[in-house]
Amino acid sequence: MKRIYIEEISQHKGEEVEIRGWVYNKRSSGKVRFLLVRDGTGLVQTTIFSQVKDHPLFQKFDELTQESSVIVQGQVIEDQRAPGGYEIMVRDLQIIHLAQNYPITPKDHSIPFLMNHRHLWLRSRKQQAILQVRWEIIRAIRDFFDGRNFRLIDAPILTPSACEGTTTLFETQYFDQKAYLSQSGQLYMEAAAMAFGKVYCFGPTFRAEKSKTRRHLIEFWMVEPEVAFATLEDIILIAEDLILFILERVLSRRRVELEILERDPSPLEKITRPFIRLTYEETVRILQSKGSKMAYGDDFGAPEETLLSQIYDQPVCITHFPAKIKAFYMQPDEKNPDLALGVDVMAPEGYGEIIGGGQRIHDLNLLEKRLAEFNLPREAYEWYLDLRRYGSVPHAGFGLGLERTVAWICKLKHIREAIPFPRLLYRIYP
RNA sequence: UCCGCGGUAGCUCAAUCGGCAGAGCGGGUGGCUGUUAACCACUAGGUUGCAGGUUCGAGUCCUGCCCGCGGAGCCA
Repeated sequence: MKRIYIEEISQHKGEEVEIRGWVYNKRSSGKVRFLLVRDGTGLVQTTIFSQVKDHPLFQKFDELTQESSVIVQGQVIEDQRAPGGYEIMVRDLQIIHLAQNYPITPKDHSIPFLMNHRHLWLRSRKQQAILQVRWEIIRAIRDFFDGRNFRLIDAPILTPSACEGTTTLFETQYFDQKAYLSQSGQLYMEAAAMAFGKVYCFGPTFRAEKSKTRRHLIEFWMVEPEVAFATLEDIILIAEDLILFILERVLSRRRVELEILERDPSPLEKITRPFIRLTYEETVRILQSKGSKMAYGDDFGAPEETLLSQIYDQPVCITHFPAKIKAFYMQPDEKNPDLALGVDVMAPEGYGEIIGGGQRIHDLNLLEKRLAEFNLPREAYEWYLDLRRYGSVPHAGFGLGLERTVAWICKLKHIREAIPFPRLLYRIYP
């Protein structure tokens, strides 16, 4: 008896096989019983058919409840009436464990209820489809950078100081001193880029912001490439290539999942190079002409991001921000030092910023000046300043938020479904 | 932190002007020879978020608190 996974069933037509999984649903009609079994790779209908009313298999079937674990043996049959086109005629059915009152029934549930049962919600079809797309995106990101000979350099999670000095950090005890959970690996990637030329890190980051919106997580994953001898323009081209690479992968390998999610792939298929390029000033003017009340010098809010994606069906790269609203390490524009050589990439369909990055300051004096202007403790940045003392070069990089990318590609209403166990304001369970 | 909305059976919800707390799903029992979130019949299931107040009478009105959802701000 060969044990198979449901995703391989079409290769075993006519064979006797064994599947191990969980009861998704069951139906009965007199002398026929239908047991729908999922095993994490798919869903299959298994069928018990008998003239004998008290057939032992019927008795076992009748005991079964939703999400009970079972081992089913039987012959694979092609049948148009079965969901998926194949079913298994049950020869033997072994109950491993009877589940009692599984809470997530095949009917409607509220978000709070599902979030409280996230550990079980992961068994649902749509959640599985989302997490399969997430996995595909992660693989695409790794393949993209590995294929271009970027070196993977892991950034630390525990950091000694408030790196960017902007966002609120999670503080923790580090023996007899304070430490903080990383909000970005960037500064460490700059050190790594000076060691290895082109590098990336990919890991979790933490922001203690009291943000309560559909696009914020407290703990989220970010991929952060950093390239030595690179300019803003170089890094924009890499960002473009990366997004197109991810889209191509998901569209070619995860069609089924997008279908389960009822995600129309055509807006993703339309995305081509080059992306829309706008300066911050141009963007503000366009938004104002469309009715936005934002002023020059404001950051883009949620309404602005929505408005932008109503105008363009391509990702939009916004550059040349006022230096005041950007981080201290941003390289100023030669032509206008009040502008920073940063870039935000906005995803279409209202998903907003998925990438933030830019060219970093490589001049020691200028960086020292900026640290002072931003009131940052210089001692904490001595190592960072060292990078400008020993063979400093122009360099650039960006961070791509994984969950925002997943949410966009899956067209999720809320980012919380883009990560297996989301950490949100007011929610850390389960 | 601010604004708005909500909390009633395991789940999703209903309950008219303040007047007997109800339905569907899920559970249980029985029926049905191909079901597709199957269907049909019967059945069990309640501290109406917590505390106080008004009232002959409160799920419903008032006050405070707790929890959550949507959005804003902050942020990426």
